[in-house]
Amino acid sequence: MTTTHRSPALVADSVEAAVEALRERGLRASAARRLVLEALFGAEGPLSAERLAEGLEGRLPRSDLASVYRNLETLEEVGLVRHVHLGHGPGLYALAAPEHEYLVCESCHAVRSVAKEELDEIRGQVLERFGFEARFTHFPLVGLCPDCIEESRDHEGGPNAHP
Amino acid sequence: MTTTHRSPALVADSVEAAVEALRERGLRASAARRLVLEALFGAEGPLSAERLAEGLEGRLPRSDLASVYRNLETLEEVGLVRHVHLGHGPGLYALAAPEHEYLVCESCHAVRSVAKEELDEIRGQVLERFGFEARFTHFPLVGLCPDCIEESRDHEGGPNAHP
DNA sequence: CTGGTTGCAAAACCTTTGCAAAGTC
DNA sequence: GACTTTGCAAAGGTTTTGCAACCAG
Repeated sequence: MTTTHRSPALVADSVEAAVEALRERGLRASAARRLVLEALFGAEGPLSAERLAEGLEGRLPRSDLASVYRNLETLEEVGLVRHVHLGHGPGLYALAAPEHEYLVCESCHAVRSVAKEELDEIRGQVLERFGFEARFTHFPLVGLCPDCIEESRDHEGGPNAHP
Repeated sequence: MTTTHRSPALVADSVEAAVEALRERGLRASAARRLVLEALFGAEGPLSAERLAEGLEGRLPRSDLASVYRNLETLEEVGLVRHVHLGHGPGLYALAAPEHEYLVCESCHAVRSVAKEELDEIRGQVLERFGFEARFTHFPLVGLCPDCIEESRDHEGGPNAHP
């Protein structure tokens, strides 16, 4: 698949609600699928397929990696799940709602997750200037975080900076 | 490699100037290396390692893919080359100077390349609000392009939109 | 029972690495 | 001649696919 079908984020506030959404589309609630949903509902941040397959280090039963990928794909088509690329590593998956957007530091790889609204003002600027509606859900906004900006400022000045 | 060394963009206005920069660092100007540089100097947009290895569909002699990757890495360390990830495909490589930043449409995958300065105002907003110094050189600004915004507007309204 | 789903194996895709042979300075 | 770089082969990490067995509705 080149582009996963873009479905509007589907709000489900529990595994059972999500399962219901699946059933409405003729999809089934297998054990493996429930496990993925349970993990995502309990997660703090986005998770890799591998961690999901390993049952979050044993806290949940493990399942087959290929099935996890297939389930994530299905859940994404339905609109329950999103994946994000926070760098060069594997893609990371999370519930589609609530919608998070991400800022990632190119230098130290710190990830800051923010609510969609926090970026609305910037989205407005981008729309005005380029006609583009920016989304930082699938690919994050990448740059230098405050700490790394400071660090690079210190280095570039050399030992005699701030005279 | 997790992170390629961040070197300041090195300005070279010709293959020979680039070769000179290489020699200054004790690096050699092999045929394969020159080919990569020639291709990049002649290119309109960023190119994949694979296209480079194939000599741009035969317009240049072809070389080994592994060597192309090694050369791109070297050139990137020196600061002559940058790579950008414009989606799910392979990374794409271009000369580091002039500095381009990219806007990519998540829906139709259209790529708009803009000069760094065009994004300075937005960079300023992001810095003010989040303390982040945004860079759209390595990962682009992703969103919906004007055409796709319009298209999604048409669809969401249904057949009786615009009454 | 019917068709969606799983598990396993294998492949695909992009990128990196080991190593002897070849090339550059 | 010393040291870098190449070409080939093989492996590594992530994701996809084929297919028979399995399970949910």
